[in-house]
Amino acid sequence: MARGSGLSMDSDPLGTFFLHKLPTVLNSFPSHDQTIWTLSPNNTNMETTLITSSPSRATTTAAAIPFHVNNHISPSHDRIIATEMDFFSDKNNNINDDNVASVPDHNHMHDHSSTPAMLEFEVNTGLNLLTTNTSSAQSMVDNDASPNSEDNKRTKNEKDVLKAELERMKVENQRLKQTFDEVNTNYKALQMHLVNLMKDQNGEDGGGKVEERMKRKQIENNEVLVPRQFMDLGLATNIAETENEEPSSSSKGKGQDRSGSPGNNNIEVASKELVTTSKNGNGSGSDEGLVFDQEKKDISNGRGIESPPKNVDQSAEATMKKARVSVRARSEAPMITDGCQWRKYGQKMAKGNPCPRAYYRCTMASGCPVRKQVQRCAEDRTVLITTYEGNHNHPLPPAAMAMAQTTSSAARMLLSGSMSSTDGLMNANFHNRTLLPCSSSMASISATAPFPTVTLDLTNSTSPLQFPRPLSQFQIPFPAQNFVNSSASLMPQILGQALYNQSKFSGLQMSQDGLVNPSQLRDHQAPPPHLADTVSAATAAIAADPNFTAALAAAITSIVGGGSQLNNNSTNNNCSNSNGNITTTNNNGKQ
DNA sequence: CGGTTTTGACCAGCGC
DNA sequence: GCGCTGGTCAAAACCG
Repeated sequence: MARGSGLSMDSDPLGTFFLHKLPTVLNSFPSHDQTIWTLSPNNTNMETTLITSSPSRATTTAAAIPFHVNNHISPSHDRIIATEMDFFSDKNNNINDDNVASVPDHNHMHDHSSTPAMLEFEVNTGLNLLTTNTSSAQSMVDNDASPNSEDNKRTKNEKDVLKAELERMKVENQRLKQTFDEVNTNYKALQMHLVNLMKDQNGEDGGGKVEERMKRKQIENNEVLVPRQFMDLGLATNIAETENEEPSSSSKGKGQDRSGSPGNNNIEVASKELVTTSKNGNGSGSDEGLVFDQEKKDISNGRGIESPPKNVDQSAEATMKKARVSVRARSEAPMITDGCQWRKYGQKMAKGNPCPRAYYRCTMASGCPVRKQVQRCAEDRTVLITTYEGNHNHPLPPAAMAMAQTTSSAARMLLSGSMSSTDGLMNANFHNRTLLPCSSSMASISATAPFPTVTLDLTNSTSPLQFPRPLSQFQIPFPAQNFVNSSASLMPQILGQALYNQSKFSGLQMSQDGLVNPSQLRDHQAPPPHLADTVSAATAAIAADPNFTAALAAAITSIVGGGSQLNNNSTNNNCSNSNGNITTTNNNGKQ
């Protein structure tokens, strides 16, 4: 990927990052072999200074980019997709001083400025670059221009040159974007191929797995062009909608919503796991037509609209599990702030834990099925374990969106693992705890009965002990330490993305019979092959360092989304749009 | 006064 | 069938 982009990135032991723009991309500056952008800390404003320099021109400039990079990137990440980002525009902005004036081939550059209508100086870099030097240079130009018309003319020429350059960079951007798309598609295909190979290797031919084959075929036909994780980012709710539109939903649909809210799709619905094979049919014996557990209760309590009786086929679904997403975070507060409003409806002493477990229900909308349990960890009371269940059936504020996306992504990850096991089943014997690659300490799948659960462990994955860095600089508050703050919203965002990316690998871990091959488990403790050279490298970085995540995610999405919106002035905590863009803020604040 | 929390009671699932 | 446990209900208490 980096090779294709013409850019690479590495760092020195001091933590300074170098973005190398390779000569292939530099054809617009034939006289320059290589331009190096140096990212170095700027102590004053918690931002990173971007300095461009090239051997043959003395141009250096600074741009404030919220781009934290530390020097603890693993060796496999030393060449990262340093996307075209918007350094080009920055570079353009910085072609000033005396350099441009000394560029001899003005006329040559002029040729490319023949389409002024297409040229715009106001390029949304998305990086909010501070072109301080530019402005100062501009003032210099202004000063010089007044007395001397020749200078004025030269300035105009410079402008033209810059315009031409900018246009060229745009084209280059497009090309890189295309390259990225291609690589991404190939990556997906390869990944799917790997999955299939491993399945075959395990003797799980699964002749009847039409869905799997169709997926495979889709990939082979390049029908899956858009990375799913990017598509998913816009979804805060309704996991079931896309993944588990069950054919029988129509029969159930009339009473689809016991709470009376349309469009209510719950994770538990999405994640239903049949256990009829282990139980040999509906042990609960209900030809009478079964309803979900919750529905039973609700109906019996007169809280809901009674569902029509389920048919016999659905009786097989009588016993099911609910997907849950558990978040472990250090917090002194009794509850993490996730942007939602909750009402406590119960408290219990749970076995094996001296700390009581509290039960909360979402009250942002009447009938919202989302519930959560909050309990302190018995071993470490500073760790707060929050377990989410269900999916919101109402609009969410941005802060809540972040967590919702996290849980959705995590649940989806879980489901993607269980998807392939809908016939073989991830049955009740599935007691394996599956560690995800790239973030072995961050997320795990635990499908112990009765509920399959994804656990996001924020307590140590990015511990400063693991990733020591100068604390004085660029520290985006990290929820593992400050989860009670609104800044915690950053992490769900990232987790959601990272987790979903990882879900591809979780598919490997859950074989179609629902059992985990120990060798697979072993294998997945280590990064998968080719990881460093693919988009997964970015994923790994995402999982490894949230600060770097913000910048890198912006870089990636600047390609995919066609223009990142990384905006360090934004007051929103973190939102991702449907393009998968991640906006980050220098969260100081509250919500 | 309306919304939230507390807390004892109730219910269902599960293992023995 | 019984006991254990997790999850929920709902009346009372509390709070702003």
